[in-house]
Amino acid sequence: MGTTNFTSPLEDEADLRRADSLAREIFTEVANKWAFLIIDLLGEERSLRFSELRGRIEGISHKMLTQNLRMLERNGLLDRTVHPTVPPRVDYELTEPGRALRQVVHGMCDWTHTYLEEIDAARREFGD
Amino acid sequence: MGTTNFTSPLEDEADLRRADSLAREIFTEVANKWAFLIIDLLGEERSLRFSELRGRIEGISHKMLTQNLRMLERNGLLDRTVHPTVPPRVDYELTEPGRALRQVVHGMCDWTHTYLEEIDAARREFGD
DNA sequence: GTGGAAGAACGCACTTTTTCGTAACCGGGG
DNA sequence: CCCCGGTTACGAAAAAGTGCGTTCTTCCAC
Repeated sequence: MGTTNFTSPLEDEADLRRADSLAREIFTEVANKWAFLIIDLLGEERSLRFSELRGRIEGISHKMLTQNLRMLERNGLLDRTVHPTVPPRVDYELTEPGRALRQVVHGMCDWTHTYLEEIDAARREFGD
Repeated sequence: MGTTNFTSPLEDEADLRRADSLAREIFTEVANKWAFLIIDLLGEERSLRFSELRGRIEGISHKMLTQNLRMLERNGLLDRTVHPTVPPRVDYELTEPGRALRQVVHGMCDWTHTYLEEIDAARREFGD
């Protein structure tokens, strides 16, 4: 218990358990359903345009999509390429960190499919 | 585009892209920061009690903690053991599906730490 | 003795904060 | 006026924080 905390400034920046750490902030921002779905989708192809993403992720609003794309771009997880044509065309593709995250996300997708039935069963059982 | 969808009822239940699929619902419910942090923490030890979790995840309110624990329990990702002592003591531990998810979550934690600096750099660069 | 506080893990009601959807607007060439 | 991607404003809905109540023993002061 009493282990005095003499963590270096750098280390505690990276501690997910500290509420105000950078790590927590990033983790929190990225661990969101839409971001995950976008990243998963972008991983499948080299790049996708806005409307393609919108079309493939059922239920996402225009606003949520832009908002999440911006967030992911800001964090350097994807690149946004604007083709100065008219009508405009914007392509999105994962960067290296984005592709690395995509591995994780993909793991989560697999997990979902693997345990889907088990979870569904657990849910039904839970309503005692 | 025109690929007619003749997916079997079982398969489309498992499609993350369908807004109303079971898979999407589970994915959405679980892909949340608190759930991830709880699962990560629970993976490190055999079991933890409510107050231990509360103490180790800085910034979580007792409400959020209960709420997420209940959700995870409902989905069969953790077991809740009430010791009928007084004062009450409740232990939480991961089930098999929970431990499997923990792998994924752990990947995400690693990812965060690995790309922390790169992301931080990208953020600063973004404010042009 | 005995009154009372404390302790763990909540549930609940109330309030504040955020999130999200809707809808309207913008750009410029066809 | 439409195409596409994007921004903004507004308001409804949902999420989350706060604080109080509960439960039942054990422990301590008096």
